[in-house]
Amino acid sequence: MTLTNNTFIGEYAYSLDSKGRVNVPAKYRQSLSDDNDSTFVITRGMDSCIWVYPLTHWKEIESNLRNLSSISRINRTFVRNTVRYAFPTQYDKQGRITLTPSLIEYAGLTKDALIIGMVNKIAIWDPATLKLIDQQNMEIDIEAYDDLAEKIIL
Amino acid sequence: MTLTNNTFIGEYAYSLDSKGRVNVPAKYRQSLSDDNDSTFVITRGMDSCIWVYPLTHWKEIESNLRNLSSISRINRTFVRNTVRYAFPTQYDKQGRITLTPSLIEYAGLTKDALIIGMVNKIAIWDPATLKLIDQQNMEIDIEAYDDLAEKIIL
DNA sequence: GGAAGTTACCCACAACTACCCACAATCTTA
DNA sequence: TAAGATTGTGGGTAGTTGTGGGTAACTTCC
Repeated sequence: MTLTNNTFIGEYAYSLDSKGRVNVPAKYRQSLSDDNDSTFVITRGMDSCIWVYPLTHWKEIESNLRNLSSISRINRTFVRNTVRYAFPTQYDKQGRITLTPSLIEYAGLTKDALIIGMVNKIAIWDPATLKLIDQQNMEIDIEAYDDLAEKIIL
Repeated sequence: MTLTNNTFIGEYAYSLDSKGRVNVPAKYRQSLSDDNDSTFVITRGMDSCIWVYPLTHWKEIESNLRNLSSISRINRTFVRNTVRYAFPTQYDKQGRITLTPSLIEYAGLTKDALIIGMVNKIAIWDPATLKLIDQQNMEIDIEAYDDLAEKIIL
């Protein structure tokens, strides 16, 4: 029994195998609701990581995209960029998903893959890349950060 | 069993053969619902690409066109331009569709063809042309783009 | 009507992918 | 603590996918 459907938290360190497969944390598999049919949609995320959506969440995005007319240039561009690198995968009997060479290169993955729950989606990072991004984020707007914290953490 | 009917996402790099045929990604063939009868309607798209509609989607466009009175000059012109370059094709046993010389020229295709899912239709690009368009789009209205992103991606 | 060109259908094959089984390490439970 | 179940990782194999080209039917033009 799962408490929260389609909710992903926590960090997991796995390895990328020679076939480009990464494990999906068992906890995530359990919290994935049945109407996802063991399927995730994988795509490029921001800051060179990979985003992994549960199918139901992706479908919401998709239905929003469906309503954008292709006559507007900005819409066309947005749809194309959003969808371009995305594709659905079912995890195999061992609970792994296969990444494409293109995504592996984008995220700079080599041997290790860090999987981080982002509540409604999952992020896959190369550990070194994430470290770098975190260092850059030291220069982030501290006040804005604290404002957020006060609102949300209580 | 298909998860998502008539939904096309992802990017695929194929080659145009000497007979003007391009492969339709296997994933797209699977997600094409049966009432399309393996048929796509191919036509000119915006920005020198080729648009490929599943038959059912094209029929919606057609029925909208049907309701436009030919008395208005603007309607006549619009109908003509929309329908002019469109024609239906079934994909062959190997899953390929044949493009006309006219469309190949319009899209500037030579050897490589980039196929990009646009959710409710498919676009075929010459890789170099798309690169150029993408560069031009760097000058797009960033704020409007980000607004879209915040609304849709979450 | 017949030649030349075009199109539709078929077969072939290399590369790749999805599916399966195996096993060691870890966690659970009695 | 011991037995059993679960989890993470590796690799083999059969089926699928992408690509090329051959042949017969059909169209077009003289």
